[in-house]
Amino acid sequence: MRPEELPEIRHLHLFRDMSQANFETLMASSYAQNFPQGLEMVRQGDPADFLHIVLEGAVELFAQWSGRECTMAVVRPVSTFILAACIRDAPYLMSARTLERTRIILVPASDLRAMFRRDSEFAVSVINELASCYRSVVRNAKTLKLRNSRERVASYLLRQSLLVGGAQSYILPVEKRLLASYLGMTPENMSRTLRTLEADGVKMDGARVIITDREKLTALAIPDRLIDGPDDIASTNGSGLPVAE
Amino acid sequence: MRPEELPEIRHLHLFRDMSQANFETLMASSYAQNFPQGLEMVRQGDPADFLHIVLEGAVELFAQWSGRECTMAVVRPVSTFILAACIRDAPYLMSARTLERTRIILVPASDLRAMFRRDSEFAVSVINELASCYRSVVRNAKTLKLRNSRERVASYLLRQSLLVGGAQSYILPVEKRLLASYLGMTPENMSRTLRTLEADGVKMDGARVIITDREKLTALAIPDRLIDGPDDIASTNGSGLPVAE
DNA sequence: CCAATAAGTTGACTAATATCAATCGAAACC
DNA sequence: GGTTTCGATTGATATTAGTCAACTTATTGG
Repeated sequence: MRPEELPEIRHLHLFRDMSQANFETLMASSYAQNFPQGLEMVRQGDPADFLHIVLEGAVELFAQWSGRECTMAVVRPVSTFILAACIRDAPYLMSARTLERTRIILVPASDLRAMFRRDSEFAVSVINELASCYRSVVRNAKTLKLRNSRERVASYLLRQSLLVGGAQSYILPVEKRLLASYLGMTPENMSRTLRTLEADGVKMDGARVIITDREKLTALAIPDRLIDGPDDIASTNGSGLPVAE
Repeated sequence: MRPEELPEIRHLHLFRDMSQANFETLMASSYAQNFPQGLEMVRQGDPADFLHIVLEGAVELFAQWSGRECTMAVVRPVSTFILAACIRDAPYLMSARTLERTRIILVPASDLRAMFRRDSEFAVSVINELASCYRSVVRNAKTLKLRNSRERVASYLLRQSLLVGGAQSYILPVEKRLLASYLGMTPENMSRTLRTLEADGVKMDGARVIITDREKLTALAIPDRLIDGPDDIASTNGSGLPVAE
């Protein structure tokens, strides 16, 4: 692991509040690994041996069943994933593959578990992280059950615009096929939906989103802070897509 | 609070491992409340002031958006709900209403937060509880995105049978309309689906489920331990329905 | 630079699911 | 005990979303 990377990790909410000594201990037993694009680095069902920290690149978390698969999240630097499985010492519920060349820090799950028993500041951080992740997935489930695909797309596009500071135009942070899968629809349906949304205040130009009538879009999306945030904490680990720009 | 109720609460994973003194402190600041049937005791968006513990009765957790609503979980004794909101000191993401006359213990969220900072055993319990809840919702999201409604019903019915010890027949633990909403479908669709499932190994007789051909049903449901469990821990708080019987 | 590959789009069609309305039946309440 | 209420069911229909296939447009890699 490169020395200049440690501060970046230390900066994460999860590691921010623990003692420096304990942080160093944890990092000492961790190691970095570089993966090429398109590599399935975690397979669902495998024992959760490592907490993963993405330093560079991008990772797709996805789930599979009976030959089908769906995107659950896309993780970009600097953030962690599959914390809960590590803590429960249980099999991963999701698979992970790199979307680009990606650099990962692997923190042994056993050291992690030992650490929050020793360092109560760290324990509090883990609690906060898990509670945030939990709420994040609940928001997700709410969107899936309460909104139809058209509304999900509309609210996603609107929310992104707000996350980028209310920009009138921005670039999608992920490929449309991933966005479609994340929102629980087929690429074809997504494509058609985007076309029909032109009548409701958003227009696409390739991967660029252009909000042409924010009021109209808002009327359709009906943003709700209990679904779309703003979330408590920056961490939306485990159930979101990265922010645009 | 009745003295005979304390052991029941103490028995929960969340409170099992903390010191007796700390447990008593926490309970001393808590109080019991009885609610009639059909009362909305928690409204989504309200500040999370109390961890709720169900001692008797049944509580539906549901979410609302734009005039629609859906069931997120049904909580039966003895278990807790809305832990994550209390920890984050954030607004509830779900509403709660009683399905029957219900007795609840209210634990002040601030005391809870203070306690896991003081009692590191309790902190570890909270970590485990949250990690379990998180995984539970992830399983839920997977089912919603990977299975169609027919498959969701089939796997639900099969899983229940296993939870009741592989029984060939059992009574649904919740009303069909709640089950439908929990599984993300309309009551009408559920009703029709149940009828067509007669060709696939399950038959209904009112609220009674009769498995007529387990193999056939299994072939349709394709149970998967990474979706249907068995879960790590008994606790499926925050994202499940109660077990039959 | 051009082929090869993959993403995105479009059309035609099918399947799944929701909606609306009517009815049935069982449980709850005078 | 009868009435009222609410859940469950059924039919008819509308809407939504998925599938398959063809094609276009980007991207990637020699």
